[in-house]
Amino acid sequence: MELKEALDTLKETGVRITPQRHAILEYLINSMSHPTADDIYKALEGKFPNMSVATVYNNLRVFREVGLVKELTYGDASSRFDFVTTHHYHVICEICGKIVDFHYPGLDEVEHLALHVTGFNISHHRMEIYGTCPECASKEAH
Amino acid sequence: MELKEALDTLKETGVRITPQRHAILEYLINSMSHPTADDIYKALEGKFPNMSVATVYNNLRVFREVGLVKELTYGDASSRFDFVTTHHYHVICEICGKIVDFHYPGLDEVEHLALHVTGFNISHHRMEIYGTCPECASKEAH
DNA sequence: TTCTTACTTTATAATCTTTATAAATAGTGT
DNA sequence: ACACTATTTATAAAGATTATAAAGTAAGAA
Repeated sequence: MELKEALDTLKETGVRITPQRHAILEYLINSMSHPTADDIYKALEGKFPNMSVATVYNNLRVFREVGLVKELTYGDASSRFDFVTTHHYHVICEICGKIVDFHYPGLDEVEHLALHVTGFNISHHRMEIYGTCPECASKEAH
Repeated sequence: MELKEALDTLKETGVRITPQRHAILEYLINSMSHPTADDIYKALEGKFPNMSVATVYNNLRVFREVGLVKELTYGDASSRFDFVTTHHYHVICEICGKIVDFHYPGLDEVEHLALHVTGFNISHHRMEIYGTCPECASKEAH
């Protein structure tokens, strides 16, 4: 279960597990949308009538620093937050061909815009990032 | 010259050309950075001592609506604005193979993060978006 | 050129998101 | 259960963007 793993990650990193953190994580994991800080705040109002907005922001920052959560900035006013799952891209070395996994969230926006602009029924996208890996870069430095 | 074309675009769209708009466009075209609204405001302070910040925001919105300018939202507080040039991606129909140009700005962030995470010296990236074009979609609907 | 009208600018205030602060509270290891 | 320290809360502050209304001005018509 994702929540348990997330809590383990917190424990390993020495981050205290408070009821608020538990609830925010749980909400993020179960929510298929990409909630804003305020969405989360409102959603947990019932369970935590006294919780401060600052708590939501603070903890989202903590989760982001630990790598559990991604912050997405679309064009609109407020950031959206996403529990990190396993979707990833590839970074490819142009010299030796090494491929490194690259986790990155939410190019959903690209697909949405593509639909909007082209009228295509978008099914997916692919992206590769090209460059030189550290090893090849240091060899080339000679 | 890009500025002249941009002004033509404004004229065609029925947007009045004011000295402020002229200056903001000129600044955006010449600036290789991705300035914030405040950057622009400060940069034009000398020429327009009485210009309001609202004017900058208003006109950036106008330019965006007309398609001359892209608004980029990185993680930080304020949006950055970019004069639209010709870089673009492709949207590909999986049935008939049609390729449609798809203009989209600033996946610079992806490259920055890839550098940060993998240590690769990033040179570029490619992205394609796949789906069904409207024509093929309507044929399939039978 | 001058006039006219509607769009723009300006100045200001308001709104909204996010962060900072300090006192009260509560996890966690001992 | 205790003590130490991180966390929460409440509040204020900061910063970006938008709304408003009055004054000004671009652009076409006369």
